[in-house]
Amino acid sequence: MKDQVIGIIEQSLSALQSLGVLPEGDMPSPQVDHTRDPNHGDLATNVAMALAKRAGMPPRELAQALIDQLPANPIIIQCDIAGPGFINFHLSQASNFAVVETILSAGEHFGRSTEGSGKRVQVEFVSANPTGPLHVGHGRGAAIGDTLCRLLENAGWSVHREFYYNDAGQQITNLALSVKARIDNVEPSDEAWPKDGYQGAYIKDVASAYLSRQTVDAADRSVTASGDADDLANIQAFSVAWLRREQDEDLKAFGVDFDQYFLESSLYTSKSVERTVESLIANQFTYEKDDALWLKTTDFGDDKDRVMRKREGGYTYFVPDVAYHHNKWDRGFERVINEQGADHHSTITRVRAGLQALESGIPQGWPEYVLHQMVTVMRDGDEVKLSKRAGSYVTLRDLIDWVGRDATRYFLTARAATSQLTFDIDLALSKSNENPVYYIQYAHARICSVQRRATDQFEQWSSSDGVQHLALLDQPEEQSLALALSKFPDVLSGATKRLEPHAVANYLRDVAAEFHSFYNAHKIIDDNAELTLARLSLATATRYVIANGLRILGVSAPEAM
RNA sequence: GCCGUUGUAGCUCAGUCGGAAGAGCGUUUGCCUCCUAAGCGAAAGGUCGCAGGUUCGAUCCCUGCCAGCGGCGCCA
Repeated sequence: MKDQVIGIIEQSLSALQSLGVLPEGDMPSPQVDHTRDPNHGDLATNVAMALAKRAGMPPRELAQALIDQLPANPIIIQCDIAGPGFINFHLSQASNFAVVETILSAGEHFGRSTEGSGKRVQVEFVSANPTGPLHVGHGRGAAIGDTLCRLLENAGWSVHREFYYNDAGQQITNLALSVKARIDNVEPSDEAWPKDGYQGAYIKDVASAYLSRQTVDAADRSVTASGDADDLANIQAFSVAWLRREQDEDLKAFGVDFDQYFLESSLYTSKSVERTVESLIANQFTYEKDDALWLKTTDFGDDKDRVMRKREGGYTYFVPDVAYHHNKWDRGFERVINEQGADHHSTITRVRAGLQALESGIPQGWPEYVLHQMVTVMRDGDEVKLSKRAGSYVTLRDLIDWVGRDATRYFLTARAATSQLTFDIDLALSKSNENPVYYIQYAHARICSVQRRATDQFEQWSSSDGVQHLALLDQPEEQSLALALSKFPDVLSGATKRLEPHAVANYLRDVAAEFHSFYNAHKIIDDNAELTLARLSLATATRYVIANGLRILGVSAPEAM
């Protein structure tokens, strides 16, 4: 509808050009917005103010000239000039409800686009090392990352979900040593407890599973424990598999699935790290200093150069990161997006610098990043900091156990990634309109309930039966709801374009509010059969929008509550 | 000190291309004989952190400052 109005305005603008009121040349596409205040009509444009200077006349005068040249059309029934020069459009009744028919014919496809046209995008997220259960920060990453993937899929992209982790290195050694300590009945308070050991309760579980020679099957590996308390290599391999499996179970419970698990160690066995370092040296972006090898990241905007190879010989962490991202580039993805905690912010400059220094034709701002801020968990007005299982942090599993998958996913997605998030357990558990998850799901369930009742009453009806009677809808609550529904495609494309999944969560709350207001003000099932069918069409269209939106958030749409 | 991010109603937070200040909760308060009250309505509540700049117009863009958070290692 907006596009049609834009087209009409453009016709008027070119008419003004031929009349010499406006100079010849390209005009910017007019900006048309939905109004917030119903007194301002349905749509409004600022075009008269924007072009006032070029026309050399006051905005309100230009607005009148523009209105005078509007071509005849069935959509706009009234135009007003308001304020400094806004033009407010009042649209015909029929145009407001045209969206209902569009939704009903598209059904669960309403909101989809082909923008991505099957191009491949790789999204890396979570990427937790297998040294403990996933914490709430990983949960936020999982919720945002997966919802981004669903948004991109919805927009026609072919999405590859990837999880990167390190199964070697110091952290993993510490993990193995911690498990071995538990195998040997050493306590964290003992002197023999490994320095930087992991103290969470889960380490004991790993140890006892190891001793009972279990086999663990994770998504990307399977390891059988020998039970040999002195076989540190086996302890390590088993521990990694055990924790990967636990993470898999948490992610599965969260509705998150990966196409690929990428091992940092594979970059060494494939010689990718070696080749990366050789290229950087060959391209003369490195130098030796203090017995270490440095990368001139300052050539690419970093505030100081970074060590690549340490004095004792090993590489610093960002070297395999650069190799990994070069590998992504080689795999030919159209886009690569990394979702990670903002505490890893400083790696962005380094990774991008390393990629530039490889001189492989990688664009400067590549890859894209979505960073999320920290999560604080509150319960009974106090911050929750500990969990029994992990010790020093609250786990994703804790949240799912406390408030369920739907609420966890919704709350972790509903805030802008750039904002710090307070996860209020009491709010997520409350079953009232202060809890947006229930509020939205309840709207969906209510519609389903009305549909069941309608079936009882009409025996046979189809949501499309009401389409021919949409003209009977003339109540403000009905218009307001239809307007909200019509925004869905724009909300999705905006959220996809800006990589901001929270927009979907907020939008659904608005739609649910519009529906509840409508529901409360008017009986859907009325004595008037035609009006009933029209309202059922509107309600069914609402159901599609809510269900399609919740699907993108990974939240269920219950038919009854 | 440097980098990033945040600062909007009492609280938690939206606010897209610069265009007419928003939601929920909380407070005061009205609505179930009626399709699910897990719901709806009304009232009150604002110096959009501060100061400049650009602009016809700034919560939005730019500069500086203040405050919170995160990062600043030859840890990952």
